[in-house]
Amino acid sequence: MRNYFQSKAEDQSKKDRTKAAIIDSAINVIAKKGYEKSSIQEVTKKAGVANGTFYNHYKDRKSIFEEIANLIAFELVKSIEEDEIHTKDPAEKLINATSRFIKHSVETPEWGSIFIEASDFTVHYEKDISKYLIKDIRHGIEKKIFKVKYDAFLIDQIMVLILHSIGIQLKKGRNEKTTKKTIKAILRLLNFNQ
Amino acid sequence: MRNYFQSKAEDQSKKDRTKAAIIDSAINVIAKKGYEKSSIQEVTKKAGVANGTFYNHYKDRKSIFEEIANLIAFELVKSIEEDEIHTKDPAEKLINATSRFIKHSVETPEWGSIFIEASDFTVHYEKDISKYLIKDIRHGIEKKIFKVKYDAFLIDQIMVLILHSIGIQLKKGRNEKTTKKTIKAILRLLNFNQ
DNA sequence: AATAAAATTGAGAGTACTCTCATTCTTGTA
DNA sequence: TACAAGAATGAGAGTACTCTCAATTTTATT
Repeated sequence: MRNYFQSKAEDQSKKDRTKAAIIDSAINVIAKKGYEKSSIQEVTKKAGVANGTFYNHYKDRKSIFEEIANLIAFELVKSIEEDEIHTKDPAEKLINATSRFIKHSVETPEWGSIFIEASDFTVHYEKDISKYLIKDIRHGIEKKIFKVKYDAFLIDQIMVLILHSIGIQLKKGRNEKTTKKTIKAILRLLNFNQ
Repeated sequence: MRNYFQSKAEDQSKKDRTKAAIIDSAINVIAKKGYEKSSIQEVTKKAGVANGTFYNHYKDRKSIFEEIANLIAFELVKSIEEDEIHTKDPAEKLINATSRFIKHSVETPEWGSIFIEASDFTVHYEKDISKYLIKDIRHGIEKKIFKVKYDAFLIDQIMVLILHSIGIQLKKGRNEKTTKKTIKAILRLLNFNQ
C-alpha cells in the first residue's frame, strides 16, 4: 500500500503523478507521526520533490490532511461494499461487514491509523463509514432481530467499539479473537439473542 | 477549578506557589489547545511568570504533561472513592460510581478533556481509573449478576464507552440522558438483566 | 539590618517549521 | 524542432517555539 495512489496514477499527467507521490508520502508520514507532528518538509523530502512543489497542489498543510482522510474513508468503505455477501439476515450482514472492515483497517495499518486519528476531528466523515452499519441495524430492528429502539447515539457507541478494536490491533498486532469479542459486544448492545 | 492547585498551595513555600500557578495555567492551556499545540510560552505568560521559571520546576515540556495527567487522574478517582455509596449490590455500585465519574469529568471540563487526551497516551494511568470498575464487576460476576466471564478486554470496552460519553458531553454540553444510555450500554455488555 | 542561599528573570542562541516567488526546467503541441 | 504554457525548484523571509544561563531579585536566617 506504500505507493497505492502513485500506482493508480501511473498513466496520468505528470502533475497528477507528482500529486500522487505527495499523497503517498503524506500518508506514510502522518501514519507514523500523527497529523500534528508531521511536517510538509518531511513529506516533500520523502516524496522526492521540492518543498515549494507541495504548494502547487495544496493551499496549506491542513488541506492535504482533509483530502487524505476522505480518500482513506472512501477506499475503506468501497472495499466493504464491493465485497458484500448476499444474505438476507441483517445480523449476519452486520457481522460480516464489521469484521471485514476491521480486518482491512488492521491489514493496511497506515490507513487504519489515519482513519482513527481523523475520526476525532471530522464529523460528517465518520457518518460516511457508519452508513453501512445503519442500514443493517435499521433492518434488523424492523425484523425484531435487534430488540432496541433506533438511536444515533447507539450507532456512535458501536462505531467507538470498532475504532477501539482497530486501535488495539494496530498496537498489539492483528488478532481474530479481538475482532470476535468486538462483534459480540456490538450484538449485546443491539440486544441480539443467539 | 481554574486555580485549584494554587488554592491548595496558598500556605506553602514561594517555590511551591509558583509551581502551582504554572500547573493551573498549564491545565488551562492544554485543555484549550491540546497537548501537542500548547506551548510553554503561553503557559508561563498566563501564569504570570518568566519563561525561564518553568525550567526551574520541570526538565522539559513533556514532563509537565505527565505530571498533570497523573494529578488529574488522582483527583478524579479520589472524588469517587470519597463519595462511595454504601450498598452491597455490585450493579448499583457500578452504576453510581460510573455516573458520578462521568458527571465529575463533565462538570470540570478542563480535567475531563485532559483525562480524555491522556488516556490515548498513557497505559498504566487508565488502569488506575478502571480499578474502581474492576472490583464491582468481579464481584457481580461471582454473584452471577453479570453473566459474563471476566476479561480485561471487556473492561477496556467499558472504559471506551465512558470516555466517549464524557467526550460527547464536553462537546455538546452536559446531558443526563447520555449518561443513562452509557450505563445501559455497559450493563448490556455485562449481560445484566433488569 | 546583613547575608547567604534560593528562586526568578528575560535576552538570545538554536531549531524547526510554513509559505512565497522569481527563476529554471519540462511537457505537450504545432 | 521550436515554443508557449505549465510545473517544479529552492533560497529565504517570516514566525514560533524550546531551553540555557548570567544577572537580578526575593526569601529565610541570624
